[in-house]
Amino acid sequence: MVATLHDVAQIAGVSIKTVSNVINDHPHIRPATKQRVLEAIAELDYHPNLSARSLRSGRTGMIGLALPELSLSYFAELADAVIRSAERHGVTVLIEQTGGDRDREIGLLSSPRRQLTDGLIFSPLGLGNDDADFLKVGYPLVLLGERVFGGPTDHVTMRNVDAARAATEHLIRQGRRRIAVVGAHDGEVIGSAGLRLRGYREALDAAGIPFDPALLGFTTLWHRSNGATAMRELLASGVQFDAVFGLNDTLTLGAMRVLQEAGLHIPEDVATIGFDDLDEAQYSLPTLSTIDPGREEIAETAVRILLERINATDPASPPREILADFRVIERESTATHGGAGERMRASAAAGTVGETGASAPARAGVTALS
Amino acid sequence: MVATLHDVAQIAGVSIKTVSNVINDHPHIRPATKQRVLEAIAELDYHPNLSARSLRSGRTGMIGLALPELSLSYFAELADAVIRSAERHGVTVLIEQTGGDRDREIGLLSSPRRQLTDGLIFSPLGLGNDDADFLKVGYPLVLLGERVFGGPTDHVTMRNVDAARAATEHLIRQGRRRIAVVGAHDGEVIGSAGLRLRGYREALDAAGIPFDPALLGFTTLWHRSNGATAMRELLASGVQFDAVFGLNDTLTLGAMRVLQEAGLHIPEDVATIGFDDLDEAQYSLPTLSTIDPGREEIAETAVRILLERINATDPASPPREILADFRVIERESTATHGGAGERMRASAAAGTVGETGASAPARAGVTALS
DNA sequence: CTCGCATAGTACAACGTTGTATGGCAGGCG
DNA sequence: CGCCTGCCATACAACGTTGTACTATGCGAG
Repeated sequence: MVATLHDVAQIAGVSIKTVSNVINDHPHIRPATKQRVLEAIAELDYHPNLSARSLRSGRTGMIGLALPELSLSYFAELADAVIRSAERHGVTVLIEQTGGDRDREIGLLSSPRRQLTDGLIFSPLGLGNDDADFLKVGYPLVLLGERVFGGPTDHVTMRNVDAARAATEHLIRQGRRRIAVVGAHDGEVIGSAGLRLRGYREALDAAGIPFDPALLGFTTLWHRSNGATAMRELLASGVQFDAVFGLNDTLTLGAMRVLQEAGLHIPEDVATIGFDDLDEAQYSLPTLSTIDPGREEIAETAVRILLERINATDPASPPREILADFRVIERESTATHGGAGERMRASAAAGTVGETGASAPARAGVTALS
Repeated sequence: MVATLHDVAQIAGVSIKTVSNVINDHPHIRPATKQRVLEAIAELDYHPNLSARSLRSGRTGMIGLALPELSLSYFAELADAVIRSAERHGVTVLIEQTGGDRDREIGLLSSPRRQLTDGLIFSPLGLGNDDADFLKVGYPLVLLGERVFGGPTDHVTMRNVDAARAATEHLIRQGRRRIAVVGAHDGEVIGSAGLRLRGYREALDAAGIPFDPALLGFTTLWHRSNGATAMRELLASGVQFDAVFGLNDTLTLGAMRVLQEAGLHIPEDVATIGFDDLDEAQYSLPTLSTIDPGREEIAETAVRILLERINATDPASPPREILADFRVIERESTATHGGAGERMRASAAAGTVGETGASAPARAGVTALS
């Protein structure tokens, strides 16, 4: 049988409330008493009953993490980071998979399971900006991603426009002028695709390179296969290009296979850069240049401000919009000057991992916009 | 304010216990009473308080899933499957990451968090067969993986030996005689590497092919980079081979990059087959033949028998060892007769996914060994 | 000496639920 | 008519914890 406060109190010869006070570090406890209680706790290997505690206190010590699907690498790595960060803060994470389905996302916001968590970190995929009202919920909520802006909750996301511009500028600096895009969504203004495409266009404008719609490869989903398909269509269209900006790593890796299948060399014929800095991008052949969108930092920040909301005593302060820092990570797929092949082979032979070139300096730190 | 049984009882004009009885489908309730109660519940949008319920009942409705790391694709896909399966059974999954660290794995078995769950599905990586005693815990536990056999708990795993033999036989049927292995662990007897290597040797023996230790590529970790390194070493050693059996998909994909980098064609020069059937294996170039180890079935079975234990009224029945079904999935990386390239391109061009050839029939269904 | 105050500890109730025991009220049987 | 049985519903206690209110003691100041 597992020990309770009552058992501890009996052994220590005090009331159960005193034991509770010791556990919760209340003031006004004689050191000798405290000592006896702690010994009794150790003797019985007592651990507080979490159900009773949360019934009494209204707190569960868990936070929810709602995301589309763990089998998408980006979200698996995000979940990993959130769990580790939550652990550092002493809370537990309950993961919910939505499948990116709008109805499930909405349902989950008022699911009875919300009782099990003190707050929610929510990365929607099906929700749109018009659905912002659904986010008015009675518990702390931190939004991730690019589906909803200006909602009623704290929002942690990445500098999509700036980062995409930096990625494009990086290609331009390597002398590339005809930069194809893989993963565009037609007509989208917000959402990852819309924002990243905007950054791409800003970079072109700044460099005086005309925007050519023929260079856009469209695809709704962002799986590896979609990147491959979009690239095949680009190749079939006959449009000329010397670089590819894939709107995420998975797409880009799919596109790279098709390029290589077609006999093109990366980076000599076509340089490629992705977005997300998946673990996988360090191991592809060639290794993939990409944007580190600050996933670790997003996870850490989301957990931190969620816990701030949970622990806040004063009533609601206005929602915050927080943008993570990003970095351009230069690897073999955009290596510049001759010898790229050499370098590739050398680094590969050593079994090393990682960043061939220097990273561009970060463009901005974490900043609260409001 | 959120409604309680008390509020519902007041509106329906009954006692709170009657409301509780309605919710829990107790017998002996007049239809008219039930009707009134249900209406009151609907009116107040009442949901039972889960903390109170679990305090009272000792059940949480959650199960734990302990695994090394979500950012390893195999475990991300496993977690996905477990969560979906648990959902079908009406329970929630709490994921714990161990990092594959033995001490953390041991600690987790007696962590206070175990209170939050009614049982645990545990996939250890650091634990060894000598640690079986740690698995004697006071709650339902289902073990996954190949680290511990003959322990005191139910165990769900895959037919590593049979599946590895089938994979090797598949290569032999294609006329391959010099089959390299990537991912071997020196001297390991149990564990995924040890078992799969045994299957490999059984297949060789059965076909009368001598075992050549020079064909073994060793690597402790099973990341993509390790597969690449092991393959580089094999190539450097000058040993001749016409096929590669990678002990998991990630390793195999790493090895394939190195083969292609060396100018070898897959499957013409070297056929490759992996193990795990990761989503990624459907999208590689060429698509990767592999073993479907029955991950979905393992997840489903683990959840099911864990819930059986949780709901069991009778005292402990003896531990069960359950082996999932497997399938050989034949894709481009082991396509036989000329035209493989054609087929590859065709399937690729159509943007299709999946299994180029027919799957071998399953070797065995889910079976309880004891 | 009494008052006020800080310290140290306790008793009780409450969080919301469910198991157990119990109470009426029919109807059927001796 | 009294008793038992089955049906329906209720009251009460309990799960283990913590907040509130309270008592008791010691100590310095008025």
